[in-house]
Amino acid sequence: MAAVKTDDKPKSKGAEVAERMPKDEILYDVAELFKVFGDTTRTKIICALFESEMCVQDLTEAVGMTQSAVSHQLRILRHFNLVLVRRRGKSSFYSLGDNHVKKIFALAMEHTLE
Amino acid sequence: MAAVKTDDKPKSKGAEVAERMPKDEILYDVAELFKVFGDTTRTKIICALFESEMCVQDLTEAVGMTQSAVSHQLRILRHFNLVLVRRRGKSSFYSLGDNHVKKIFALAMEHTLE
DNA sequence: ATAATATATGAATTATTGCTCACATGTTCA
DNA sequence: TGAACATGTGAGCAATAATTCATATATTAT
Repeated sequence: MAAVKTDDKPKSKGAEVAERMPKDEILYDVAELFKVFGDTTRTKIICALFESEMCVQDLTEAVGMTQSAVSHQLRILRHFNLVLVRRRGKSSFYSLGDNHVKKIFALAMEHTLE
Repeated sequence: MAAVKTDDKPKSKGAEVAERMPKDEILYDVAELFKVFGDTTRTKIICALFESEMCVQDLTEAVGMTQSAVSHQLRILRHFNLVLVRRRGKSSFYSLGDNHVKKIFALAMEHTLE
C-alpha cells in the first residue's frame, strides 16, 4: 500500500549533496594542506628538496630568500609532516618526508603547463 | 696537465640547485594553483561538483555560504579553468572542467587521512 | 669559557585575501 | 515594459599570513 504522506520536506538538491560530502573537518584539513603548498617560498623549498636532502644554508641560497624566512617556512612544512629533519653538527638537513607530495606536485605541474 | 686555475668561483650547492629548478614563473603558477585549492569554501565547491553539475543556488546550499561568497569564489575557479559554466535560462550550471583536479584531490585526501 | 657558525623564533609590519553589503546585469514571464 | 528571480561584481572591512629585524638556542673549535 502507499505510504502515508508525512510532513518531511522535500530535500533540496543542495541539501542532499551537502549530506554526501566529506565531513567539514576533513575538507578543512585538505584545504590546509593545499594552503601549505600555495606559497611560492614553500613551493621553491619543496622543489629544491626534490633534488636532494639539503641544509638550511643551501636551501636559503637555492630559493633566494633570507635565512629567517626560510626557517619560518620550514617550521610550517615540518608541522605538516611534509619534510624530515636530521641534525648533523651545526646544520639541519631537510628532506621530503612524504611520497604523496611528489605525485601531487607532478599533477599540479601538468595542469599548469597545459 | 693540471688545468690553469681560473677565477670562476666554486658554485655553492644552493646555487647549483637553483639553476636546475623550474623557472620562477612556473613555480609561481603552481603555487597559485595550490592557493586556489587552499580555501575551504572553494574546496567545498569543488567537492560538491564531484557529485554532479550544479547551479549556483544548489551550490550555495551545499556549501553553506552566502550566494555572493560562492559567486566570488566561482569567479576565481573559472579564471583558473577549474570549472565550466553553462547558462540555462536564469541559472548557471557549473561543473568540473579538469581531470587533474580529481586526481590531485584524491592524493591530498590520502595524505590527510593517514 | 669565548668566539664563531648554523638554525630557530617572537614581535611588529606589510601584504593578501575572503566575506559582506549594496547594487548591477541578465533572463523569464505576465 | 515591468516585476520577479538568479547570478555577478566593486568597495570596504576584517582576518590571515608572510617577511623582516632582533635575538635566542645550539653546536663546534680554539
